[in-house]
Formats: sequence, structure tokens, C-alpha cells
Amino acid sequence: MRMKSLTIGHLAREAGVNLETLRYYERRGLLPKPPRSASGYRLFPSDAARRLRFIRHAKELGFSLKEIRELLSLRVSRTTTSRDIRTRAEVKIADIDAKIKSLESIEKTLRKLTNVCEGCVPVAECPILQSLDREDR
Amino acid sequence: MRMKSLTIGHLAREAGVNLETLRYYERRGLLPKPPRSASGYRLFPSDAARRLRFIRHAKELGFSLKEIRELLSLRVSRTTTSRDIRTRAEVKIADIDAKIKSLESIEKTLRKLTNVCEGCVPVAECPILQSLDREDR
DNA sequence: CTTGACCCCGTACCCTAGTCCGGGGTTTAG
DNA sequence: CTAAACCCCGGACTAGGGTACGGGGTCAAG
Repeated sequence: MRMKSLTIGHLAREAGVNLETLRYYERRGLLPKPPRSASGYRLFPSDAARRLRFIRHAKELGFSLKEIRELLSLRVSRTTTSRDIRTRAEVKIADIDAKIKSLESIEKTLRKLTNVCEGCVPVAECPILQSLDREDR
Repeated sequence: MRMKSLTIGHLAREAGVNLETLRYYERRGLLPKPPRSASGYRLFPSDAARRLRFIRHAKELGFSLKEIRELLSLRVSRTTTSRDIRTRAEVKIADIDAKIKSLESIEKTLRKLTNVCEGCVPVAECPILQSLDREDR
């Protein structure tokens, strides 16, 4: 059970991202500034890879780096009360629920599409438009 | 039950997007090239607004314009067999399923967070990292 | 020691997805 | 007619999210 720290290059390879991206994320506040070796090398805790995986997934889900930073900072501490957190988390939950509903709607439409049988009449209009057809801004 | 066509300005206002965005989407193949009036004005069919709403939602879900174009083109026609479509749709469905699972996982974590009671011990590490902690790509 | 592989930092550059500009035609209300 | 409000097009500009580059220090194997 080792707990060794990673240089930026190791972490980059492990997480499958460009090394420059790590420095960029640090600047943008997505990765906490890591401790440095005597010579100034960054020494990342080994769970930084986990954090990077989270960031990658969240990006694929349409969150901006700013939103991801907010998600990552959701925790109870001395400086944020749990009521604060609850409120902020509830906003995120609502966002996420809406996303899930939209995705389910698109998926449903796609499933219908996969059930179209060979030799049926061609679908002239675009059926995907059936999903997500709500006015809500 | 009118079926009038829209000028680019009307469509932009109706869909709540910038007029230039519509020309951009046309160039990128997300909006089919609309017929033109004698003087060259674009005349959009009134269901173009629907298409734009779809595009907006899909973007919020993390799809790129290229992916959205692919989604929009999923339909059965003379040039694409329904087997083709089925295959392509199934790929998209798998993508979407993965996204939904990720979102649910984040949401679950956030819900736990909202249940933390006032006065409980501060959470030092970032709990959001519990979600999405899979190795897969 | 030296050489190759790393790391540091700052700056420049790239792509995507728009957005703006400006010179010029069109339409419509007065 | 004319002015306001639209529309056309090509091209320049932006912001967000990275990536690349280059000059210089560091570390580990031979």
C-alpha cells in the first residue's frame, strides 16, 4: 500500500492527458497547487489521477471548467456551512436532472429508430427532432 | 394553421439565438440550406425553430456540432438503409447511456451531500470524487 | 562527468463555436 | 420618394480550452 507522489509527467501519462493540460488546470484552479520538491518539481498526490478522471467525465457531460471547479469544491468545511453546500448542491442536482431527462428523451427517439424494420417506408423528416421538443429556454 | 416561412431575423428571434449563428450553422451543415426569395433572402421553413431548440439542448449535453449533425442526420432514406441507421443509432445510444450513468452517479453523490446535517464533522476531502471513479478510458 | 529524459516558466499558437463589421442591396411604412 | 429596418456576403475578431515551443535547470544511468 504505497502512497508515493507523482511528477507531472507520470500523472499526465496515468490520466491520459497532455502534461500542459495539467499546468493549465492548475492555473484555472481545477487542480490544487501541489507541493514542490526542493528543485521546484510538482509532486502530485496519487489521487490526483482520480480528480482528472472526474474532470474528463464532467467535460464530456457538457460542464465547463468553471462549473467543474464548482462541483469539485462542493464540500463541507470550516468556511462553508452545510446549509450553503446544500443550497449549491441542489442547484446542481436540478441541472443534472434536466440533462438526464433530455438524454433519455433523445435515447427514446433513437431506440424507436432502431426498431424501424428493413423495407419500411423511408422516414423523410428527421425523427430525432421529436425528442427535446420543448419550448423551455 | 399557417405554414409561413421565416426570414433569418425572425427565426433568430424565435429561437433565441444570434442571427449570425444561423448562417454559421448553415455553413457547418446543421441547418439545411433554405430556399431563397427572388432577392436572395433565406426563407426558413417554420419547423427550423424546432431544429434549433434541439441543437441548443444537445450542446448543453456536451455534444459537439459535429456529433449533433450526425444525430440530426439519423433517418431512413433511399440512400441509407435501415440497417445502417440502426448501427449508427446504437452507437449513439451507448454514448448516451454512458452519459446518463455518469450524471446519475454525480447526482447521487450530490444528494448524499445535501443530507449532511448542520453541525456534522467537516468533510475534508472532496466527496464529489466518489462519483465517476472508474478506470475506463 | 556527461547525456538523455524530465521539469520549470512564459509566451505564442490552435481549434471550436460563435460574434461583429462594413459595404452594399431590399422591403416597407410614411 | 425616402428612411428605417432587414438581408447578403466575406472577412476579422473573441472566448474557452487546450497545445506547442524554447531557453534553461535537474536527475539518474553508464
